Amino acid sequence: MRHKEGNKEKAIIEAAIETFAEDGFYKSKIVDIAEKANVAIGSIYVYYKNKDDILLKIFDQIWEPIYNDMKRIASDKSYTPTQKFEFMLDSVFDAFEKYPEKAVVFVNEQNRLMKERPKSFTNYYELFIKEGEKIIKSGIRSSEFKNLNVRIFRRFVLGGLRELLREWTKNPTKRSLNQIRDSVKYFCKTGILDK
Amino acid sequence: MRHKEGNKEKAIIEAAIETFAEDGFYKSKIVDIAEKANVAIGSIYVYYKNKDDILLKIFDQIWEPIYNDMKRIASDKSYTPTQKFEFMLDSVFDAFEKYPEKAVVFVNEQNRLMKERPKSFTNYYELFIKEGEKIIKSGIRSSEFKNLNVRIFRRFVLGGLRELLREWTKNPTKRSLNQIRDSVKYFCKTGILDK
Amino acid sequence: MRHKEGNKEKAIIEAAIETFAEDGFYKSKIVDIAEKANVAIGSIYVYYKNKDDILLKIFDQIWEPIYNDMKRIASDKSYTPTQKFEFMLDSVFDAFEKYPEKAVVFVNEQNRLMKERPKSFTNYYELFIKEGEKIIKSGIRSSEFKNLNVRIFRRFVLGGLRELLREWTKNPTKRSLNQIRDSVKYFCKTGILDK
Amino acid sequence: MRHKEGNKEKAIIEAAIETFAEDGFYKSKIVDIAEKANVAIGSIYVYYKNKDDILLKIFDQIWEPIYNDMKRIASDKSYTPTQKFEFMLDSVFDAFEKYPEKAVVFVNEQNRLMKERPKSFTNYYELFIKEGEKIIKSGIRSSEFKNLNVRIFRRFVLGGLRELLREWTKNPTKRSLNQIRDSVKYFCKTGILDK
DNA sequence: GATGAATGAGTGTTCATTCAT
DNA sequence: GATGAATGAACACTCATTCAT
Repeated sequence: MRHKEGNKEKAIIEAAIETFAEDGFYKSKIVDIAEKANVAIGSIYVYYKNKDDILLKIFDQIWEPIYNDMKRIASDKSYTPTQKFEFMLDSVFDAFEKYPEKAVVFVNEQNRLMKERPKSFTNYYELFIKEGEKIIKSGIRSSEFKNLNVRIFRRFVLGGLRELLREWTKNPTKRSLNQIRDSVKYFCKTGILDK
Repeated sequence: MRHKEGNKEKAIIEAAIETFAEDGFYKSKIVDIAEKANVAIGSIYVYYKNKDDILLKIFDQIWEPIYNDMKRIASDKSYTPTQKFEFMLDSVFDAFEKYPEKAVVFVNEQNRLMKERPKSFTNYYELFIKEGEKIIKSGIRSSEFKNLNVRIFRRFVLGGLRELLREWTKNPTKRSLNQIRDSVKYFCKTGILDK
Repeated sequence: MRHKEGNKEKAIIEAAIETFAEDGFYKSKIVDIAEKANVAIGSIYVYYKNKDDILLKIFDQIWEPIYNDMKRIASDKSYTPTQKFEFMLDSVFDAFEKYPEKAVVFVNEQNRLMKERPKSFTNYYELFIKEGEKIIKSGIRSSEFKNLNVRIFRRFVLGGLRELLREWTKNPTKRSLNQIRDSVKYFCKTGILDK
Repeated sequence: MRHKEGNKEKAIIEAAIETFAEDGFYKSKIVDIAEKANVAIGSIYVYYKNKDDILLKIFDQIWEPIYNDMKRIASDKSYTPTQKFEFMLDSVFDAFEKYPEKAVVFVNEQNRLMKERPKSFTNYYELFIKEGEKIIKSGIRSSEFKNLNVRIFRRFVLGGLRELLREWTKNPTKRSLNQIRDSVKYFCKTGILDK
C-alpha cells in the first residue's frame, strides 16, 4: 500500500457528499470530487465502481444508522406505537441535524435515482420504510391510530418531511429544525390519533 | 396557445413533456424532442431559448390553470376556509389527473430547477403558494384552523402531495388517485381542524 | 447545411485511411483524424457511428470495386478459368497499386477486426471470396486445375498475397509490385495447373 | 526456463499467451494476466519490462525451438533441398500443433509489432527466415527448384501459412492441421519444383 | 523479490447550441 | 420562420506503470 495517508475511501465519499450537495449529481464532476478529496481521479475508481455507485453508498450512509435506530425502537416492547412513531421521526431529524449535507443529497437525488435504478435500492432505505409501516400498522391494530391507508400515510409523511428538510438545508439552524420537528409531530399526531 | 393550433410551439412542448416524463430532464436529448415533435432541431430554438426554458414553460402550463382556479376560489366569499382548502387540493388533484405526464415532470424536476435557478420562479407556482397560504391564514384568523406555522404546514402538505403523486404517476388510475385524494383530505382535516 | 465546403464524409474517411495506415487503428486518435480532415471532432460522429465504423467503411471502399470487377470477369463466358484466375489477381493488384494506403489498412487491420466483430463482415469481402472460390471450382470441374482443396488453396493464396502486399506497402513502387504480381501468378499457375 | 519451474516468470508468460490469444494484445489487460497467473500486478514488472516485452518474449518462445530445428536440418548434408524444405514446413506445423495458443498470438500480433517496433526483431524469427532462404537458394543453385525470387517466395509461403493457421486456430483439430499440411506441401512442391 | 493501492495522462463519445442557407 | 449539418467543450472512465512498504 502506497502512501496510506489517512482513509481515501472516506475522503472520497465526504468530498462527494459536499460536491453533490453543492452542485447536484449531474453537475458534479468526478475531477472536482477527486480534487476536493486530495486524491487522483483514478483512485476514485479504486474504491467506487462509478459515479452512481458513490451516490448509492452515500444513501447507505444516510439510512443505515437510521434503520439501526428503528430496529432498536421497533423491537422495544415498553414503547407505545405513538412513542415509536415519534422516535422514528426523531431519528430522521437527528440524522439530518447531524449531517445536513447528506440530507441535501438525499432530498435532491434519491427520487431520481430510485426512478432510474429501481433495482439498486434493496437496502437500508427499503428496510426503514418497512419498519415504519409496521409501527403504523401496530398502532392501527391497537386502535391507537385511525384506520388510515398505511402506504398512503407513510408516503405523505415522508414526502412532507423531505420537502421541509430540503427547505431547511438551505439555511440549517438547530432552532429552525426543532421548530419543524415539533410542528410535524404535532400535525401528524392530531392527524393520526383517534381521540 | 389554446385555439386553432397544430403548431410547432405546442408540438414541441408536448414532445418535451413526454420526453422529460419518460427519461428525466438530464437524460432527455433535444434531438429526441425534435423527432417526437416532428420538427427540426433548429425550430426548438426558434420558440424556446434553451432546454431549461422549455422546462420552465412546462411548469407554467402546470401551475397557471391551478393558480387561476385558486384565484377564483379564494375570492369567493361564500366558501369557508375549510371548503377553500379542499377545493385547493381538488384543483391540484384534478390537474394531475388530467395531465399525468406534466405531473411527472413537476414532481421530478421542479425542486432541482428551483434550486439551480431560484430567480426563474417569479411565477404561477409562487403565486399559487401565496394564495394557498392566504387561505390557511384566514382559517387560523377565524379560529377554524389550529394555530399552525403556515409556512411549515403548506410545505409539509405540498411535499407529501408530491410524493404521493410521484408514486401515483408510475401507475396512474383514476381510482387510485381518488383514494389518495380522500386520504389526504381526511388526514389534513383531522390534522388541521381545531375541533 | 452549414459551410458545405467540399465533402466532409469523404475528407474524414481519407484522413482516417492516412492515419490508420500510419499509426495503426489502436494508436490512431479521433482528434488526429479530425484535424487531418479539417473537420470538428463532432463531425466525425455525424457521418460515422464510431471509430470501428470508419474502419468498416474503409474495407467496403477497398473490396467493393474489386468485387465488382470480379463479378464482371466471373460471368464472362469467353474467359477460361485460368484467365479468370489471373484477372482476379490482377484486380487485387490493381486496386492496391492505385491506393497503397488503403492496402496498408487492409493488411494490418482486417484480420483483427474480423476476429473481434465477425458479424460486421457480411459484405464485399465475403462476396469477393465466394466469387473467387467459384472460379477455382469451375477450373477443377473442367480439369484445367488440379483437384485441390479450394478453401485451403484460396486462403493460402490470399494470405501469401497479403503478406507480400504488406511488405510492399513499406516501399511501394510500381516496379516492385509488378515483380510481385508476376512471381505470384507464375507460382500459382505452376502450383495449380494440371499439366 | 526449462527445469524445475513452477515459477512466476513462467506463470506470467503462460497467462499472457492465453490472454493475448483470447482478447488480442490491445484489449488484454495487465491486471487480467496477473490474475490468471495468480501473481500480483507488480510482479509482472519484476520479470518483464512492460506489456510489449511480454509479447516479444512470447515470440521468442515460438521461434527459438523452430529455429533450432531448422539449424539442425539445414546443416545436415544427407538431406536434399526438397527434403529440407518439407522438414522446415513440418517444424512450423509441429510447433503450432503443440501450442495452438502461441500460434494465435503469432498470427495476430507479430506483424503489427514488427511494424511498430522493427528494431526489436533481431532474433529467432529473423534467423529462421534467413535459414529458410538459404535452403531455397541451395535448391535453386542445384537446379532442383525453379529460379524463383526467393524473398517473394518465402514471404508468400509464410503469409499463406499464417492465414491457414489463423483459420485453423479457431477450431484446432489434429486432423484438419494434417490436411492443411499436406495441401500446402503439395501445392508448394508442384509450384516450386522444376520438373 | 513481492505486493497492489495509487496514479493521471489520455481517449472515445456526447449533445446543447449555432448559423448559413 | 425553418432547417439540420457542424461544432468543440466537456466528461466519465481506463489502464499501464510506479513505488512505498
